Amino acid sequence: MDQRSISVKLVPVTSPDQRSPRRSDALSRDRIVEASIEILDTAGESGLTVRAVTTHLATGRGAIYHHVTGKDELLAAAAAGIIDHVVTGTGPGDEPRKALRALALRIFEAIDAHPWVGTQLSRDPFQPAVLRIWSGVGAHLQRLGVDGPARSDAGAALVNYVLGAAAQHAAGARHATDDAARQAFLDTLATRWAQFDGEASGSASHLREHDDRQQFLAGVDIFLAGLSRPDSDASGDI
Amino acid sequence: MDQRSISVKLVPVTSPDQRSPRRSDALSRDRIVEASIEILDTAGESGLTVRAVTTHLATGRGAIYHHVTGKDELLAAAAAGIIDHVVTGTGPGDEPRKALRALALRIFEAIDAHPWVGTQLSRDPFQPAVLRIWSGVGAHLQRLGVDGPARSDAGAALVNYVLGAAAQHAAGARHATDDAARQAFLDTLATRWAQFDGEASGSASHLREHDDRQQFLAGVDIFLAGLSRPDSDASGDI
DNA sequence: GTCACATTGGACCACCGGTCCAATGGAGTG
DNA sequence: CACTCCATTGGACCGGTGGTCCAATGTGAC
Repeated sequence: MDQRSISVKLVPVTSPDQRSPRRSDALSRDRIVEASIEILDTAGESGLTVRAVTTHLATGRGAIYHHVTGKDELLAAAAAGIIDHVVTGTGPGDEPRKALRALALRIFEAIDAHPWVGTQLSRDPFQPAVLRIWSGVGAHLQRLGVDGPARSDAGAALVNYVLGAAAQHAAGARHATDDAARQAFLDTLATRWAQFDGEASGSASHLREHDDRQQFLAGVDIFLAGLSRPDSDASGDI
Repeated sequence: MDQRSISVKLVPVTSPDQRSPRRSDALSRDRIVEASIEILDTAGESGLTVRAVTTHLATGRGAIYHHVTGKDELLAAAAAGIIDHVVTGTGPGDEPRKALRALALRIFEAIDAHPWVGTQLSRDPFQPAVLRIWSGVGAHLQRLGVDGPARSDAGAALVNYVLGAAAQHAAGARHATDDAARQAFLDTLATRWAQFDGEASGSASHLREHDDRQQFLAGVDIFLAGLSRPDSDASGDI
């Protein structure tokens, strides 16, 4: 509890002369977000620090906080930029189911290319990027003839599946360094699954040699199939 | 680049006498994880710091790191503890679809009670807690007669949906403080959805007054329905 | 020409996770 | 029973983080 060490500043805090010159090209929120995306794509999620942005733009930290409220806004804006680009790409031209499939796939591939987006989308459900996704899904569902509360439920199911799968995939790609853990995981899972049915464990090899992208699409198809079959045998109490 | 300020320590670093006594009750990994769960439940995800654990257990930081590799392990172990308790609760007694529904619901409710679990499960797909979920889902799917690659696909779809929905719900609950943003989100979404169909915007009121738990179950039902309808109209190229 | 004010740079603060090491005291040995 | 040894512990220390604050600045409006 007692004070054991004392630190002392010897030299006065600031020497007013010799200040670096003011920048000529103006700073703007867009430029800052753009720089953040570059940092995220090259250095990953943990690489995005306000200091890194500062360095990347050759400026000081006060300048950043003047244009942006904080790191959270940077992440949200960066994700919104990417998702925006993705969602606006799919017009309402195709058959609704195909359009939904295509939209889901584009989101998956965007997150595959920018894993940090997956993490960010899971962080806050009420951010612009997620709103864009909901809008897109809703539009296609409406063209599919799903209405009323059913549309809310179906939209929630699809959005949650897409975000969940993408987040898992992104996190998996991020941790890909230690595929010892990955192998151990898949092995024990294969063993347990095989132990349920009497077969030899070879039958669970699908677990080891699967393509995330294809498996993702298979999941979308399951949901689409479920949409056309409103009454499940299982619904009821509980 | 020039050195402007110099800090100096005045008092020698350690004064060897007067050390607090050694603790009598032994520290253990389990006790540390237990304390972490308590902190997470009371102070939230951001409240879990190694220093907080240190204070909570009235010890020093070296003692913690002697039993545990770091903060990541604390989070993973804490989540594993909770999920473990949840998954083992559902025995293979019931009809498979009901069992899957019940398992999903128990996971959802656990994450609802401990939002930090939702975030943690999305952080790393190859952690013990997630493995438990995969095992449980796989067992019920097998009893449902889903086999081979179809089981992998179905399992992945369900696990990803459950984790995605739970993570979104947990994040939403965490950000519940500023329901201004929440309201804005739901309002714009309702407007956009209503603008697709020509109706007045009142029809999208389901968005505003929905029950997350019920909507989650509706999603599970859509998935279960999709399982019994293997061939979707949409599958194919793309 | 001058001057107010939006913009900028960076020092500062409180805090974090992780490493390191000396002190400690109970378990094992003689 | 004395003694040693080492697993366990406490906390100082380090490099780094996000956010606040304010003096300096130069540019556009008058």
